[in-house]
Amino acid sequence: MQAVYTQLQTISRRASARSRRTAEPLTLVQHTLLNFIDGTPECRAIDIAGAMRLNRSTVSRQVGDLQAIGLIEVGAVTAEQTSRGQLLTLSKRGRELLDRSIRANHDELERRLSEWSDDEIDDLAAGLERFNADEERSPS
Amino acid sequence: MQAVYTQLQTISRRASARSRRTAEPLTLVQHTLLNFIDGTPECRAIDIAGAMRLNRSTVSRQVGDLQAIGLIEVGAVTAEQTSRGQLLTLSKRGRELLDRSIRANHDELERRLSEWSDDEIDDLAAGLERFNADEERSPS
DNA sequence: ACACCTGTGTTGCATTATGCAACACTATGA
DNA sequence: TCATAGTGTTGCATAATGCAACACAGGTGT
Repeated sequence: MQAVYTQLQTISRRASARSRRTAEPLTLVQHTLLNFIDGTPECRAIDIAGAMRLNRSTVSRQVGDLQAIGLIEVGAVTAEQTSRGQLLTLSKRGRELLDRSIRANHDELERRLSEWSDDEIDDLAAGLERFNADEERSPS
Repeated sequence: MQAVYTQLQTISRRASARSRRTAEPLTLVQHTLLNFIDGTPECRAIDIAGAMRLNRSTVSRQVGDLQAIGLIEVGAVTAEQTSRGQLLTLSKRGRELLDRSIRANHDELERRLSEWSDDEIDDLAAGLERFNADEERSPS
């Protein structure tokens, strides 16, 4: 059981080390944000903060940067219900870079998992999903 | 397969978020360092840097801090072959805190995995180990 | 013996991601 | 209309990190 902890720790450590050295097309943070915005309809900054357990201010700055380099649009959309907060959407360029970044990660993963069978991959994914779901129940 | 990536990303993100808010008995970084030193005979700073993919300077500072608060000893041991670098060892207090920290994580994990069978846990651990082992082959 | 190279650690400086607290703005409800 | 709650922004501080320059110790080659 301790093994689970150790291995996850190693994964996290290496992931951040890698993301520090390289910047694919996108920073890890940028990738994560764009991905979240893309997958969340009516996404506002505060939603990101909640989901990623970050401070509002942090998200505000990251979002500001993404907007500054033209990867997202703030307050765009039809915004029927302008109330409460500004809606975030990917710009064309944002989508483009996100896609490229996803593809890069995909390729990288594919190399790492090249010797795995589909079932083995599914099993790992299922285990990880369950692990994360468990956390959502107990706040930790 | 993309699921594996997403789930791992979530795990990493949450782990760092958690470690930011809490400081068990030890910081995540401190815990990781002490744990590595503990598990590595004749451990030198440069070994840590290599294993964790960190810069020498970063390790130097972290080690300096740990020494300053009395959790490790630098250059101690019998050091038959004093050459090349200073050997790091846990101090009594270091071991104590590391043990406590390990126990805290252990408890936390136990809560999260309380509904898992031993086999399921073993499977997950095995999958993660394999995943990490794969990375060691392809540098990434 | 002396000059030189290599491996290790340290330090100055910069950067990134982050949190907290104070503030600004905007609806919404009483 | 005014108070309140929800969002976002900004000033300030901190932790972890990298890079480059430097310091130092041990071997090597001549």
